[in-house]
Amino acid sequence: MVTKSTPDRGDAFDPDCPTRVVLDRIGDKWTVLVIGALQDGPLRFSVLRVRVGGVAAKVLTQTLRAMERDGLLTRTVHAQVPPRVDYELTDLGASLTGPIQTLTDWAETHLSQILGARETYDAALDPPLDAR
Amino acid sequence: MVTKSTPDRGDAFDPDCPTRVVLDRIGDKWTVLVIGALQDGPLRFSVLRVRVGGVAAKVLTQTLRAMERDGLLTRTVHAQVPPRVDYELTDLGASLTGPIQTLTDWAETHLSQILGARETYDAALDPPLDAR
DNA sequence: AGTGCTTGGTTACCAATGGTTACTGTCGCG
DNA sequence: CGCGACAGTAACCATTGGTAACCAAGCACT
Repeated sequence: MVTKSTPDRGDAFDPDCPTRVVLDRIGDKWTVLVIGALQDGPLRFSVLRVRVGGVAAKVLTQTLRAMERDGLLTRTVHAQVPPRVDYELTDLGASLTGPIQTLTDWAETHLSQILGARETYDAALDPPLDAR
Repeated sequence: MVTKSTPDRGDAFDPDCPTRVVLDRIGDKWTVLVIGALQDGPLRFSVLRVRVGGVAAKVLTQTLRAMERDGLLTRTVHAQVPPRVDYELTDLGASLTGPIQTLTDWAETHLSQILGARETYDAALDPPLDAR
């Protein structure tokens, strides 16, 4: 018997735990960036694309749809001649900006340590042999 | 002149900003789970694999190597007969547990909202047509 | 009137990544 | 002598991320 042992705590290690669902979404690079981009107010698709930088339209669309599905943002289509679609964070989406900010703060603080560790690690490999 | 405008703030939206490097690592689903698994102390490879749940050995290896490179954990090989490798968080890695905990807390708190939104969204589509 | 531009996509298509399965090497044990 | 444990690695697929081309609607311009 495997006795799946209901994951009471946020045992995200169990693939069956729904917390994992959320982590999968957060774990998406673009989702995090989109939330960051939208935290100052709604943006339209094309602006968002530039703002996030380096995201392909297709992937941005996918990301936005997934986020809309999860209730993180709303998608408003204006029936205009050049189509205009606004994306805006919902309260739920906005509530994520805090945790994400914590993360980016950490990133900024420890960036140099990481880059340093990376250099050390790479230097420890046989330099002639192109590591990677 | 493009004048890349030095990303002074942690403008992770600029792909050139090194903060993005860190976000890419955090954005890795397995990295987050590994840190969670290791926060109570060092674990050996096989235990880690079970603990994380659903990770393939190859991917776990990749993840651990990348984390080692970034100075998030140490890899200790014991020259024993059945090989034994222990992975332990460094101080740097341990300092990430806080931000990550923030995230998982959010996940637990808002999980029901997300699942609810998801149901609503799915129900809005033509039920006969199997969306997705 | 016709052409082209803008916006927000979608549809191939291709490369990279994630994931699964099988296999290796060493050494003690039965 | 062969089996099993451990920590991977190799080879091989599947899924996904990313690119480039195209579409539809309507207006401005020629």
